[in-house]
Amino acid sequence: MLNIINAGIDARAGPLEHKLQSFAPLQTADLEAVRACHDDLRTTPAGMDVAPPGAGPDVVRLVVSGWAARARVLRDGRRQLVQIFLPGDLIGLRLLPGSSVIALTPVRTADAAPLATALKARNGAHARLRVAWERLEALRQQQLLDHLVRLGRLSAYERTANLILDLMDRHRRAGLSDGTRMPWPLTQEMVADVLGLSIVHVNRTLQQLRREELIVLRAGQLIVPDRVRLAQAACWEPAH
Amino acid sequence: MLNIINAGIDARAGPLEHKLQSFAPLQTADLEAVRACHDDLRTTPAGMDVAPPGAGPDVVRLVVSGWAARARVLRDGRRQLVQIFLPGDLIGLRLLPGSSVIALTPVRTADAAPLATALKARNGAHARLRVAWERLEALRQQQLLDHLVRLGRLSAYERTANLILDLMDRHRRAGLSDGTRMPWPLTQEMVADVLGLSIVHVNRTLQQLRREELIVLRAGQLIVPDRVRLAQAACWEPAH
DNA sequence: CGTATAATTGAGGGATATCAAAACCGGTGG
DNA sequence: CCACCGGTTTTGATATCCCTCAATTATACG
Repeated sequence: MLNIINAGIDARAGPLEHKLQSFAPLQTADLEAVRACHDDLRTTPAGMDVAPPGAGPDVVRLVVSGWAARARVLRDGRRQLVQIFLPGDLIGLRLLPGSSVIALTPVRTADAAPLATALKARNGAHARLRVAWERLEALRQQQLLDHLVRLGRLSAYERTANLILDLMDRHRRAGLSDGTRMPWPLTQEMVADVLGLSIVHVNRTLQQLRREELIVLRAGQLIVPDRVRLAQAACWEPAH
Repeated sequence: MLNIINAGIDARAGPLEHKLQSFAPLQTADLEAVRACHDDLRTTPAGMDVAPPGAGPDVVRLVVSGWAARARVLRDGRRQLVQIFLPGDLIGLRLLPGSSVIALTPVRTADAAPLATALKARNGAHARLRVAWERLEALRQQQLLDHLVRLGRLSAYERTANLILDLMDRHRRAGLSDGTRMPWPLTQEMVADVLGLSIVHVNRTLQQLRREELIVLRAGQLIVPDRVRLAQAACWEPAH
């Protein structure tokens, strides 16, 4: 409530705002609804669970900064990260059973309720917002299917390159990258758990990508010097 | 329009109806909306694309009988079936780019528009229907994540057993099985494309499951003699 | 400086893919 | 009834990818 004004403090557009705008131009009322999502701001330290202590089933949280992931852990300890959340992504905490959302880095999240209520508005308000939202949801579904193909049909080498391009594109759409560089806070263990590989093999695969200069990894930043070549290695399908 | 009455001809409850009822008891108005989905009934022969010729982006079709799957095909011919549709499932044909929905067997589908409009009703009508629908959607999401874990972290043996249990449970929830037997129309090539394995390896894995009498495969029917043992082999997490 | 975490390297084995051929099976036509 | 046919299943042999185990080095952090 208090911070429609405060929200303006941040010079650059928020990543969620940027993503939505890339699908459909928003109106001022829409923008206000998005920017109002700064309530109940909380920081989750790396490795911890993002769900608030007494989280209801229908909570939706907006990632303001940092990375998180939805994790499924098997009884014998095997772990699969099924989805990565970047700044500007929304985390629906409803479908809990069996999976949890953990912070990969320190993560700041906010209550996304204002956005949710705007989307549920009965009157015709927020039409543009709703369109952009729909497209964004469709894209999210696509990304899940992309991940399925990655795990099912790509080699370790292709998988790794593919994931990098995926994350890069998402950063760009959120206005957080120009498409050639982005932050890279993931340990090789995290990458392994995303890609369904062993740590050791991830290490060797990343080395190969660096040796071939498809990626440069330095100081927590990842650089893609030649997107075309990386896309080839990644078995990347442009389209969506 | 014409067939609220005709719908009653079918003695048993439709599979979609059965699934919804398993989540929340429906009211007569809800049931009518579900049963009204018998318009534009069309049959797709095995191997063909399920999307109607000039399909708009927002078409939703209900599977009345037969199996279908959403497929992604890479340029080099590798194929991944990312989602299997059984009778009672709804196929959203909107997020087309890159993926198509193909019939694994001859498939009869109907236009699900009546259901869609009922769910969009402004007034308070169809409250129960909406609840059941939400739960069903949550389950569908879960199944996608299950599939991700299957591909990412399970061995070929576990994957296969796991898929069988998944399909069995879905049949049961749709009122199409008692949980011990179900139709099995899949060729080993299809199984391979679902599980991200080679045909040859699927063959050997199925042989092993049969040798150990975890499954019996005969005359297009699959029987699970001992669910508990199969669940163990499948690394199955009960919960959801 | 010392400790913990992460990255790297090497050796060896197991799981799964690939290639090629043979057996099986339901349908079709002579 | 038989021969044939395409598609499916099965089998064997071999190659490769990726995993596991174990140890070493680098990096971050107090």
